[in-house]
Amino acid sequence: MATITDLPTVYNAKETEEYIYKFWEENEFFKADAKSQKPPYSIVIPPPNVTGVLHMGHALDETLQDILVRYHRMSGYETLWVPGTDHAGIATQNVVEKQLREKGISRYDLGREKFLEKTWEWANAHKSRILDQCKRLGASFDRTRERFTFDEGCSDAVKEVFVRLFEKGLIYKGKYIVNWCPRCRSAISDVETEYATEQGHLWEISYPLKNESGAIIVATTRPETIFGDVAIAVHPDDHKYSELVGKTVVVPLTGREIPIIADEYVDRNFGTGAVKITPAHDPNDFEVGRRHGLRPIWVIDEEGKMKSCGEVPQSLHGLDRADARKKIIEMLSYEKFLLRTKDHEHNVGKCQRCGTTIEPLLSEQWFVKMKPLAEEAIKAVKDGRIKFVPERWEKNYLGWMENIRDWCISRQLWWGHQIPAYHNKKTGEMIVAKENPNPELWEQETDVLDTWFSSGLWPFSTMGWPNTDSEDFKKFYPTTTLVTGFDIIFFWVARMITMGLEFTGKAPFSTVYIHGLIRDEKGQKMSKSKGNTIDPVVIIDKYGCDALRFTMTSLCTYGGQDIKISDERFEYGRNFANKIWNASRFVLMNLDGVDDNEIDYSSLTIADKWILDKLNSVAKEVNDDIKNYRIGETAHILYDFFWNSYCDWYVEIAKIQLQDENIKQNTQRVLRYVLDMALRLLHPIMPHITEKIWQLIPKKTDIKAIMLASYPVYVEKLSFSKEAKEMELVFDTISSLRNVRQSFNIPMNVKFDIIVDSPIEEKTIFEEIESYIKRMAKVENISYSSNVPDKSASAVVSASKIAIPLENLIDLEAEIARQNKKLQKLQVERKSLESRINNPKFLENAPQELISQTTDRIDEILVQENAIADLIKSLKS
RNA sequence: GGGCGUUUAGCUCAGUUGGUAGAGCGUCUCCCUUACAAGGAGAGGGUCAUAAGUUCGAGUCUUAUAACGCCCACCA
Repeated sequence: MATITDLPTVYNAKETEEYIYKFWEENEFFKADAKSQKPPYSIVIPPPNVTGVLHMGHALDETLQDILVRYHRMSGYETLWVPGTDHAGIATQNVVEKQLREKGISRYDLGREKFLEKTWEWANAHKSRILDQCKRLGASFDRTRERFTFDEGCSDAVKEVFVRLFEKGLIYKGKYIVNWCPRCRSAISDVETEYATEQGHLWEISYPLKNESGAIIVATTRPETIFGDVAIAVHPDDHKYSELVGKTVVVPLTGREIPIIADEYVDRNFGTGAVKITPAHDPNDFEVGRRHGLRPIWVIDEEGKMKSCGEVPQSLHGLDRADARKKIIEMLSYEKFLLRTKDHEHNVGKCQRCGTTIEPLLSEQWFVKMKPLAEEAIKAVKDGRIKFVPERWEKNYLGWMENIRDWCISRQLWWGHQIPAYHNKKTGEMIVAKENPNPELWEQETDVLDTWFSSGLWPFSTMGWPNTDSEDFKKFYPTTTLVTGFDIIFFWVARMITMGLEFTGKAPFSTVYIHGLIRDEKGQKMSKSKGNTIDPVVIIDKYGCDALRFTMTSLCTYGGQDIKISDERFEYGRNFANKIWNASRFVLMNLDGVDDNEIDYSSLTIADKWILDKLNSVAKEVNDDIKNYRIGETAHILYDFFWNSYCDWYVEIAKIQLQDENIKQNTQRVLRYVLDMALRLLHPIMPHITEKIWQLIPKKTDIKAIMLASYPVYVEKLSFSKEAKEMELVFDTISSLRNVRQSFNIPMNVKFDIIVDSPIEEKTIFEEIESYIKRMAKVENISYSSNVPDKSASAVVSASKIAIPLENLIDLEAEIARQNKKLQKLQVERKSLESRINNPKFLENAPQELISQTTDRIDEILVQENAIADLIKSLKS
C-alpha cells in the first residue's frame, strides 16, 4: 500500500480513470433497482448509431447526462440511465453495402435474407463498440439494461404501435410524391431531406400551339422531366395568357399533345408565367395534376435514370438524370425549342445520408397521419408537462408541430423493422397484424420502417412496453430528462413526444435539455470530410477524461450556444485536475494524527468559519444551478471555490493554523471536511479524480464510494456571514501589502513591520488575524498606533490605515503617485454614487437596501479618501 | 419570404427578476516560499456593434440599422 507521500506531483489521469471505472463496474454501482423506495430519476441515452464511433458531440451529450445522473444518484434518487444503440436503417445498410461493393457484389446478388444475416453480423460486432467507448467518458449507465432499437423488445413495441395506429386510421398507405433518394433507392421523409443552394439554370422552352402558329414559352429548371409533362399551367388572372387557356400545345421532342390550363398555383411574376406540369416528378405539379384530373407520367425511374418507356425517346433510355438533362438541352437547342438559358440559383433537395440529389417521385408509401397526434404533443408543451431548456426551442418545436405534415415511414431498404402488413398471395388482400396469420397464404410487406419510427418509442420500449406491468416501466417511466442537441428535435424529440403521449398517455420526459453543437476553433461543424474533427479518445489519452468533461462543461452556457473547441482548450481542465490533485495531496499529507471526530464548532477560527460559510453558499448555488441546467455555471463556481477560495486562501491559512497545537486538530478536521465536500460537489463533473482522492481521505463511514455519498446541500449550521465578511479584511490587507511590496521591489525574503491605525472594532479583528498577515504578507511585527511615521508606504483597508515604514526602501514620489491614483479612483466612484443619492427620484424608486448600501459605500469611501489625503500630506511634508 | 441566434478586455467567451462589467488564455513585473512552474504573487487592459427610446439608473428592456451564423418555407 502506497503512502500519501508516494503520490506523484503530477496527476496520472489515465491510470486513475481505468482503475476507478473498473472499481465502479465491479461493484455494480450503476445498476438501478426498480424495487427501490427512493424517488426515481431516469434518462434514456439518445442511442448512437451502431455504425458510429464516439465523437465530440457524443462526449458532450454523454457527459451532461452523466452529470445529471450522478448528481441525482447522490441526491437520493433511484437513478437509471439506460444505454443502447440505434440500428440506423439507411446508415448501417450503406456501410454493409459498401463493404460488399468492395468485394464486387451488390445486396441483390446476396438476396434479402443473406444480406440481413450479414448486416446482423456486422451490427452485433459493432453494437457495443461505441458504448464501450463511452466508458472512457466515465458514463455511469446501467449496462445490464442495454438495448438496441432492433432488438426483440423494440420490435415488439414497433409492431404493437404500428398495428394500433393502423387500426385507429392513423397509418395509411397511398400514392404520393415523396422524396426519393436514387442512390439509397428508397423514399425518405421530409426531415431527412436537406436543401442546398445550387447555381443552376432556368431554361425557357417553346411549346408550339397545335394547329395554329404561335407558342407558349415555359421556364423550367428541370428540362429532363419534359417527357412527363401533362399540361402547361398559367395563372387564371394572367391577361397575357387568357386567350391561350384551353388550347392545346405540342410537347417538344415527343409530339405529345397537352392542354394549357389555369391554376392559381402559378406565380405570374416568375419566369415566363407559364409552368410545365409534371405530376410524377414534382410535388406541386402533383397537386395541380390532381386538381385538374391529369394522369401522371413517370419518366425517371428509382435509380434516377430515364425510364425505358414509350414516352421517352429511345436514345435516352437508361441515361442518368444529369446526363439526360445535357442531352435534352442539346436536342431542344438543335430543334430550336430552346429560346433562352439563364443562370438561376435555387434550392436542391439532398439526401441527408448520402448527399445525393433527391428525386421527387410519385410512389406508393406508408404514412403516419400526424395532425391528430400533434394536437396532444402541442398541448403537452404548451401546458408545461414538457419543458424545453433553453425555452426558445419550444417555439421551434411548436412551429414545426403546428405545421406538421404526414410522415412517410416506409423505406425500400432491407435493414429495418419490416412493416407488419401481409398480402394474400391469392386474393391480393392486405391485412395489418403483429404476426403473420399463415405464411403459406400471406406474404409480408417488403418495405421496412424509418429508423426514427423505432427511436420514437425508445423511452418506453426500453422500459418493457407494451408490457405496462414491467417493473422498469412502473418505476422509471416516464423518464425525467432528455438530453440532446437541437439538430434532432424534429427527427427524434418530436416523435418521442407524440408516440409517448399516444401510447402511454404520459409525456415521455418532463424536461428536454438542449445543448449546443460542438464546433472546431473556427466555428465550423466538425466533419470527417473537412478533416477538422477532434477525437475525444485522443483528448482523453492526452489530458484525461475528467479534464475533457470539465472543460466541455465549463463551456456550456445557459443559452445553449454552440461550443468551439480546440486541442489546447483542454489544458484548462487538465490544470484544474492537477490542482485538485496537489491540493488534496497537501491536505492528505497533513492529516496525520487526525481523529475521526466532527469539527468542533466552538473553537473555529475566523478563517475556518469563512471557508465553511463559503462552502455552504457554494453548495446552495451549485444545487440551484444543476436543477436549472446551468451546468457551465456549476463548473465555474466550483473552479473558483476550489482554486481561489480553498487553495489560494484557506490552505495557505491552514498552514499557519497547523503550526498552532491548540487548533491543529480542528484545522485538520476543517481541511478534511471541506475537501470531502468539495470533492462531492465536483464529483458529477469530474468523477474519477474525486473518487480516487475520496478513497484516500481517512474517515469513518460505511459508504464505499463518493458516487454513493450524499451531495452537499446548504445547512444553516455552516452559515457564518459575520466572519465571512470580516475575512475580507484579511484578503484586502494581505493583497494591499503584497501590492506595496511589488511596487517598491521589496524581495520576498525581506520582512517589514507595519503600524495599524484602526477603529476599535476593526482593531479587534486585526488582532485575531495577525498571524495570517504576518506569514502571508511576510510581516515581522504588527503594532497599533495612530501615530503614523512619515515617509511610509501605506495602505488603506476598510476603515484602517496601515503604514509600512520603509524609509530607505521607498521612492517618495512613486508612493505619492500611487496613493494619488487610488484617491482618484475612489473619487470617481464616490461622485457617481453621490449623483445617484442626490437624485430625489432615485430615493423615491430605488429599493431601500440599495439606498443604504449606497450611503454606506459613500461613507466608506470618505473615510478612505481622508486617510489617503492625510498620507499624501505626510509624505509631502 | 418567415423565425432564431450572435456582436462585451488582444483571443475564446461568461453575465435570467435593470443598480455602471467577469473568467480562462495571452501580455507586463516579481518568485523554484517545504501541495502544485500544468504553480504562486502583483499589474495592465473594455465609451458592453451602431442609433434612438423607456427608466432615477440599461451590457441587461423596447424599436430601428449593420455584420456574421443557423433553422424553416413548394416559387417552376
